[in-house]
Amino acid sequence: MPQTARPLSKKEIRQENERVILEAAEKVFAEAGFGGATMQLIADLAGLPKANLHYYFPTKEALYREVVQKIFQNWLKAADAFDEAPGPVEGIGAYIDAKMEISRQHPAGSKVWASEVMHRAPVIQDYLETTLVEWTDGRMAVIQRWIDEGKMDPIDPRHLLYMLWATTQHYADFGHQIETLNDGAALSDAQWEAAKATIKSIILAGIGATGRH
Amino acid sequence: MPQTARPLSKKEIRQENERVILEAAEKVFAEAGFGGATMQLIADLAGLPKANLHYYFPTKEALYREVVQKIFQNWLKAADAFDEAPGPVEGIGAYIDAKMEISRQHPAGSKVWASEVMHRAPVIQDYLETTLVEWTDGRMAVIQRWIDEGKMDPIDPRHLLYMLWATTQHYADFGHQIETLNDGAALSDAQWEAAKATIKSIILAGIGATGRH
DNA sequence: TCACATCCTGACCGTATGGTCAAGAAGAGA
DNA sequence: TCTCTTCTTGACCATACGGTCAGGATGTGA
Repeated sequence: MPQTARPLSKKEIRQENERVILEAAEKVFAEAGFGGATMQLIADLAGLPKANLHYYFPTKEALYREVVQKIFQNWLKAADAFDEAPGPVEGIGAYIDAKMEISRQHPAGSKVWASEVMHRAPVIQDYLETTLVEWTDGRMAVIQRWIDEGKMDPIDPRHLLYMLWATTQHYADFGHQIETLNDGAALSDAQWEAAKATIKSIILAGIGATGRH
Repeated sequence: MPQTARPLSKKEIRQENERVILEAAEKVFAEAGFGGATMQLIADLAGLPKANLHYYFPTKEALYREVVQKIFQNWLKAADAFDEAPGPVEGIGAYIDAKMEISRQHPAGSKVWASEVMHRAPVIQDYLETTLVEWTDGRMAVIQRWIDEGKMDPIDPRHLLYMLWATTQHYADFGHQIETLNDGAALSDAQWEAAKATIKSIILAGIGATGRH
């Protein structure tokens, strides 16, 4: 048997435990909601005694806050796709791909985010009012530029963005419903590709940004 | 002062109280989630003592179940729009209007539904597997017929439906985010109209069902 | 009017939960 | 080796929650 593991340094222990706890917490918060989640459940999933959780995160709220903030960072990162794109076909296409990939690989995070917003964002309202507003204004300006340059139809950029968010996140947040309608099975690689392709096709054609017709 | 209220009959009392409780419960479940909602909160909002709630609904689960089932009925009803429509412009257009109207007037219901599905539908899984599957198959057939008749492009009907659900329900479920991005104000009549118009415009053009270009 | 069924509700109970603590184990640094 | 800091954890506590119940109030039907 290997047993090659040298004893972890204090710093490593802290890093590793915080990582494990945050990972477990994200799952439990996603599955049970903030109110339904219990520290005991998170502790069990993380493989640590409950008291140890309170050593690293003083309260349930503090742990939750940490989880939500991390998800928000991730959410914003998907926007890089938008920025250096020459036009909507590349920019919006890449954005859809990126957000669908997040929905597929981090559905728990998406659910926690959705839950937080649905409950009037008690924890990250300040982020919404600052970072998210700036981010949104920036992307709306990009879309408006594309419109002015004649690269797409004059669509209200705000509602276009909402549509992109809604559609892509739906595959994570309502993943259970989608699986049920797929005979109880998770979407296959091909089905994910079909979803991405259909979404891109409808939206890009819908804003007059491609020569599909 | 009026004081015209004759004493309510037993039957009326029951009807009225059940209505008031269900209404309060929907709000509280939407705002706090199942786990975060308390019978005391619901009782306070309904203006009744907590013990009275347990007289009409034996357990918290039973009350929640009732709330969710009612919402599901409402959700399905919006589909009438689809059925007698001659083509996608009328059918999908009317469906978008109907679902946006629900999002505007019953956002709490939409949130409860979203929450239920996000948590793997512990209460209405059987409905998903029967009624929802049938409903979805039926609408997919309608869309396929429109495609076969050349009234729209050959789009995967399944993902088109998901897109419709996602986009319209987003305005309820993420209403708080949308308000925050609207300087903290609820959408005006004009803004709701703009939202509906933009969504219909993108989707109908996106499936090749209108001569907008 | 009277007997009955339904409705109402304050007080109460068992449990589960978030959080605390004290005492010990274990790495760090000299 | 010795001391200090960090980490670990079983036992414990106060509170809040879902749910119960007994006894009274109120409409109902004969």
